Amino acid sequence: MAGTTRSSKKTTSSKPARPKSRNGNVTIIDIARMANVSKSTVSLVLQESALVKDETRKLVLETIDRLGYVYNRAAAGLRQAKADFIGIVIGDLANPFFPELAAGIEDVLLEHQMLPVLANTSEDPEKQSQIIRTLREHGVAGIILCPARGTSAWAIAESVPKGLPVVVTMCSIEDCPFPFVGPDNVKGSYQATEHLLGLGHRDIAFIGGDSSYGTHRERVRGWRQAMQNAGIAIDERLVIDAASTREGGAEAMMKTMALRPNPTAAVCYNDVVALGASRFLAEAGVIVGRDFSLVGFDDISEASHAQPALTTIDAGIRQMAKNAALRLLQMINKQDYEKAPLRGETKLIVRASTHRLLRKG
Amino acid sequence: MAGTTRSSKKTTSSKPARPKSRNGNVTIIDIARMANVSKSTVSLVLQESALVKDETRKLVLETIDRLGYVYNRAAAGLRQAKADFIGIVIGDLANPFFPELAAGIEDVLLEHQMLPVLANTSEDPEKQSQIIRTLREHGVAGIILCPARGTSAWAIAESVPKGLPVVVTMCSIEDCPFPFVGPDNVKGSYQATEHLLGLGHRDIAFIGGDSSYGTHRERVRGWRQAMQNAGIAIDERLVIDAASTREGGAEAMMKTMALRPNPTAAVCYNDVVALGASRFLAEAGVIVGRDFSLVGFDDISEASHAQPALTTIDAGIRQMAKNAALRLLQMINKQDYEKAPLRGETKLIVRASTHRLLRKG
DNA sequence: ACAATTGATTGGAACGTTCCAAAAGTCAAT
DNA sequence: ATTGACTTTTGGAACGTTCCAATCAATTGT
Repeated sequence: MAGTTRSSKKTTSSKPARPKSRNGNVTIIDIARMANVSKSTVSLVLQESALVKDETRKLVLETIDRLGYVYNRAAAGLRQAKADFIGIVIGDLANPFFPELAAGIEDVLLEHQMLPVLANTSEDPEKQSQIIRTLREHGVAGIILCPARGTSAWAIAESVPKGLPVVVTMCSIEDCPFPFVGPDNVKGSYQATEHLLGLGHRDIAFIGGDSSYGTHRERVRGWRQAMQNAGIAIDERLVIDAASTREGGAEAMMKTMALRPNPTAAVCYNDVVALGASRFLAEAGVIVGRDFSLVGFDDISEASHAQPALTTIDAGIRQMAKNAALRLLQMINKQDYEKAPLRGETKLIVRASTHRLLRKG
Repeated sequence: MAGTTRSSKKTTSSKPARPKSRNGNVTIIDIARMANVSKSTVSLVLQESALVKDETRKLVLETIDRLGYVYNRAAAGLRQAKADFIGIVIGDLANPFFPELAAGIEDVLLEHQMLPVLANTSEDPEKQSQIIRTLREHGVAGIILCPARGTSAWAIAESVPKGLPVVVTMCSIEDCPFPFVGPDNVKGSYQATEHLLGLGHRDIAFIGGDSSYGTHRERVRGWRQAMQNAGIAIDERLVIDAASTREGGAEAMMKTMALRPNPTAAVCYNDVVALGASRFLAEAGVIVGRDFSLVGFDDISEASHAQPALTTIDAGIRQMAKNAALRLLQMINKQDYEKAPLRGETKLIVRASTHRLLRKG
């Protein structure tokens, strides 16, 4: 019964039931030996097959429990690769936007018995390739990717082997072979700018981020279009680059205030930048929402709690996250899916940080 | 040379160099065949062994590139398990504290060629076990765990197979076999309370969180000790439970204001709660930092940017993260390590949200 | 009594690597 | 030529699983 191995080295100790393999890990074979069944039976039990008799199943499960066996997915994957985890590759955890996005994705994936796993690129394309490669080496089922700044279609194609399902989100990449699900950055930014124009502002800056982010390029484009549509000649100095952090927002706002003619409002690259700018102004004694107007982008939860509450563009993070996850699942299950980019509706949320222009500068 | 397989089914097409295995994946053997070397040689190249001739190496690498081969870590791990990724299991990405912690851990791990991977339990112990199990099944090298609320030592031991290196952080668990690296919650909370007492406050509430979090229990204990040391009888109604979110903070503060005698200050479960409370007060017309004093906990980056800037306890997130990662690495490398809990120094950061008691309630 | 059917179980061959012992190949010295 | 000391290369045996075809046991139909 027990002892199917026919190794003949140095006659091993006569005890046939010896649960430890040299690696120290309990294996399916150890279980089989202890339970006096074949490894195939144990395997069937693990797969919850209906073929095994209840009695046997119980015995096997008990043994598994007793020996503290852990399933070795690597070995299983070798035969039949049905991966069960999905990589969410994001740029910067410090921006609350990403956690919110991740949470939305996780909800959907967990419902489908997939384990979402987050990895942080710190916006470094090189780290990004490394992460993607490692995920791939571990047999990831699919990837949801927020491309790090400066990522080209080429770079992605390079690190993603053919056949691996990938959904690009947040920021589209030109000539990218993967489906895109994300906000309509151009339109959102257009709406933000239009709102300020409607309030009488003419000198409107675009602050924060820089053009190495695809998202930034798109959002600047929206601002540009709105300004042009309003017949305003664009002063390139109004696009003020800075880190997309609170500190960056403050810094950008400082530069903005130094411009002549003095801008009276700003469209911000995102909410975090807007919050930084807002704080800078408050400290400088400028009352945001009266003396200066600010619009953010993303509608992170902090936006509504800020003082003053931030007018912003709701990019529909939650919905977007859901869509991205669903599309990825479709790809994984080889269902048909829309190849066209899926751009979520953006919506202007007016709060307290914008105000009709009082006196013309 | 090529064609070491001795399969004899249905005489396959006579072409010997056919790079595709039925699985669709390019393997080391396909590379070997195309490059006219043995699989062993390819393996050596992959391991950057000095044994192979430069010429051969070049040829192999070219072939690898040409066929788009991806290393199969599962297969490799089957022989020699040296895992390369580490799980960071956290409770709630929405609390900015966790991303900051994760970032600190990532820094250290990346330096040591380990890939950090984040997983989110949403503070659900069941999801937590599932995550740990899956990580384990994938051959994770080690885990840094912020236990979800309600996690018992038993539950952890249950889901963690013997021998897997685990460091528990943030919140210690009684009778837990794993090393703990985290803040000294009791002391920090004591310092916060002491600060308020020193400013003349007597009616000091503790708001936010609830006792299902170990962290909460510890922080309440600190508050309790400080109050008792100051000879103040403790009114249990002063401990006000609420979600540890901004909304929870607001809600808790609302309840706090309804208490008689009216508390004049509060120690908050964490910064997020404090910020929520602060906003609630501002909206109610109470000026924080004059009419009411608030102390937070964690010193998340937002704390210094808030309006008013938040007095809080610096838990040394960054240092803690570093220590946790280092300790885990020690465990993985089987080096000696301190088994004793490593509790970071907490430091009171006085900002604008606390003020000497003006008029005695 | 024997075949046919169904229900449980099983051995062996994959899967794609790494490691080991052994085999070639190269070169210089005897 | 033979030996020895290298440097390179190589088959084959693991590793822990799943799948397939085959076996064994019990039950049914004729």
